[in-house]
Amino acid sequence: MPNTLQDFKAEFFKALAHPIRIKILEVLRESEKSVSELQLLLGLDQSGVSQQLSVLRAKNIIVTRKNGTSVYYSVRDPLIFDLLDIARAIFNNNLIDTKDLLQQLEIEAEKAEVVNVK
Amino acid sequence: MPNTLQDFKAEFFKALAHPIRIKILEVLRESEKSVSELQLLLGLDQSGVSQQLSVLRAKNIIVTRKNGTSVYYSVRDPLIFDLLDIARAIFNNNLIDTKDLLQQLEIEAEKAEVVNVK
DNA sequence: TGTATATATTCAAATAGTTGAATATTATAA
DNA sequence: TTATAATATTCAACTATTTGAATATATACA
Repeated sequence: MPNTLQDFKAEFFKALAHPIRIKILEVLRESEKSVSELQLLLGLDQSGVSQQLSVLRAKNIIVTRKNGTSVYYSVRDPLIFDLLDIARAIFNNNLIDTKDLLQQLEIEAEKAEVVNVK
Repeated sequence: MPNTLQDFKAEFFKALAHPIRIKILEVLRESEKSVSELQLLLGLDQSGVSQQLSVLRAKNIIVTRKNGTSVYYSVRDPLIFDLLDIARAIFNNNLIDTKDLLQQLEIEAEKAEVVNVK
């Protein structure tokens, strides 16, 4: 008795549940990007970028356009950006748990220190 | 050099990336529910429901209210429902990949057959 | 206090996702 | 046709998540 529709929704969120993939979507918000552009922007190796792209592609979240040997990626449905915006809003409304939040604040504090010392 | 903010966002989507947890959120949309009510509505055992609730709770997606020995759960931020709505809209716009879509249609067709035979 | 009810946690086995390295494919240009 | 550049796929080791079963905790009530 599989709840097929919920399964699909879960698959969709799974595709978003990875920091690199989120970063890719954020970068694609501005405009389409080739794999090598993404490599540069994300500071990752070719294989890593391609692998993450293939996850997003498998869920039809991104689409491709070929030009010569380059492949340009873009987000298929702009509603994805609305989704990310709402996620950010929820996030700002203190979604994360206290433990994580404290950790995060420590990290930010350290960064600030480093900057100030310089 | 951890992309901390993206990590947190990924954690958030991970919390949603499970069919039972999505179902729980959909059920909680109507009103708060106790664990045993959720058990009934989802047709799962107590332990399974509690475990999934603990995942959602760990990310501050749901909150609790105690009354006697019962614990009532509700969604902390109604924006979660907006998020689910947008996810559904993206989904309807043919998010799923063709292979999955075909499978899904087969399943629906089988269901329809069974109903018709009766 | 003891017992029943409701919920939470723990644990180990199974499954799934991630990562880096290596290799394969595809298109273009020489 | 061979070489090169760009991208994709595969594989194995590692890490994380899921699942079911067992056990623990907490509240109420007799």
